[in-house]
Amino acid sequence: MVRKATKRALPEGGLDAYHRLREGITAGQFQPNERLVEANLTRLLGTGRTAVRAALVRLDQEGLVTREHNRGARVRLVTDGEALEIEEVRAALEGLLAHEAAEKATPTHLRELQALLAEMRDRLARDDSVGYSELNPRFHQVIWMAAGNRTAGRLVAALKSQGLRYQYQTMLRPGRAGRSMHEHEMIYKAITAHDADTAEAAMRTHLAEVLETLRWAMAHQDHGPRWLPD
Amino acid sequence: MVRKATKRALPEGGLDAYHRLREGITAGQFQPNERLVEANLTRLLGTGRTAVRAALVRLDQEGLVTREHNRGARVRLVTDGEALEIEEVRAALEGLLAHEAAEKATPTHLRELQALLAEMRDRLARDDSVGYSELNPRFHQVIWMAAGNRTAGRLVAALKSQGLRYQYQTMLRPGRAGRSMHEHEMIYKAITAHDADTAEAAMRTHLAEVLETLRWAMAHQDHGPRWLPD
DNA sequence: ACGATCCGGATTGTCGACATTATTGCGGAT
DNA sequence: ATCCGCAATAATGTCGACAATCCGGATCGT
Repeated sequence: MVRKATKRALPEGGLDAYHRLREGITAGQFQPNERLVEANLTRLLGTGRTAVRAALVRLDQEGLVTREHNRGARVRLVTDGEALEIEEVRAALEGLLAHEAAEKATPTHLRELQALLAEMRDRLARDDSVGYSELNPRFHQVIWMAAGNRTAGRLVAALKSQGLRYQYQTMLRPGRAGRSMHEHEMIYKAITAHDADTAEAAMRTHLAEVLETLRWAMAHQDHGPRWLPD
Repeated sequence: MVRKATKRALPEGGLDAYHRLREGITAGQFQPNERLVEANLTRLLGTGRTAVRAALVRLDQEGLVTREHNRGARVRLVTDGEALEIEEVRAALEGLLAHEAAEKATPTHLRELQALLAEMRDRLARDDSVGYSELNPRFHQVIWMAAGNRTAGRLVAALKSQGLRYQYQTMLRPGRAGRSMHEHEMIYKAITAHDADTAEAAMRTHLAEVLETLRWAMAHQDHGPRWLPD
């Protein structure tokens, strides 16, 4: 049977309710702390309430949504402090991944990294900072692949989607992009040389820089009244 | 309405289906790869199928069970390789936690750690290795509390429950318990001195030792035909 | 004897209906 | 004017029934 067409725009392609809703949240189509009413999602996603329910349970376990008994689900609001926590954990995990990537990277992976770096350099030269920001996660993702540690990869992916709301800010700091570029090149260099310890250290300093930038961004951002949208 | 009494033993106290089933799995009441038939669990847990379903979804997301479409859920079997992966990730995270614990530990936390260490030393002196093994996770847990990083704590807890099946073996290695005791004391010492880097290093070497012991246990264990229980 | 096909039981996935619980708005008493 | 109780509403939690699917063994034809 053909499902009723969705009325609003949420990713439609063969995916199930969980993935579509997840996309919608990480893409920022819902405000933090916004109520996720099952009936509305049913209409939005064009699927039954059962699927919506299952999706909410998964997203809750994943940390993207909070659910209170008899009070429904909301988009989880990650506080500033929590975002820092997340970034610290990410640093530890990505350090491990860089270490293992340096040990196990295949020539194919190295070529991919090199290609990405070249493109990043290109976009940086054109002052295309949003283009640069889009390439950034792909660079890291190739490292996860090269490390071949699915456990760590899953966790990092989950963390990244949680802290996503904060990450777009980090490139706005003057001069940050250039230093970020250099840090990525150091990481690449160590991985190519199969120097695991150096790679881990480079990744850690890179993410320590990101963390520092995050702190800066938080200090400089609008701390006006965070009303709680309904 | 009074629920039908459970026929078998699964933890009953005020907890919901999810926690009870989780306990049952981590306690080893189900074989790895054993099928988890919803109807059976309904009887076992004395709750409706809806709750069982939600519990399975959560446990799937958590990595304790796997679900295949139209084929139900099974207790997830973690392979040897995966167990090593898990342990590596745990080492990275617990290293971070030890670091932060050294920075933020309150006198109360330090007293708790000291008390636990004393008890561990005691049980070790009586060759009570199972008693020692029970105290071990509590020591680590206090460190998580002291670190105050809920994100990392959650992840480590999830990982621990996944790799649980392998951990009981690690104390069987001759002389392992004694060295483990010493490593714990080094960790405690660094945390008490609020020396974050040393604490992290001590925790890492501790878990590297555990990892090595795990490899040893895997090499020496029965590698007979792992039939797949139904 | 052997392979493909076809049921039948068992199990999961989905839907709709109903009970339960929070929340909101209103009215009246102080 | 403010506060309390109370009903109306909206949303969630739960259950039972039915449809869809998978797996096993039996059946049929060659």
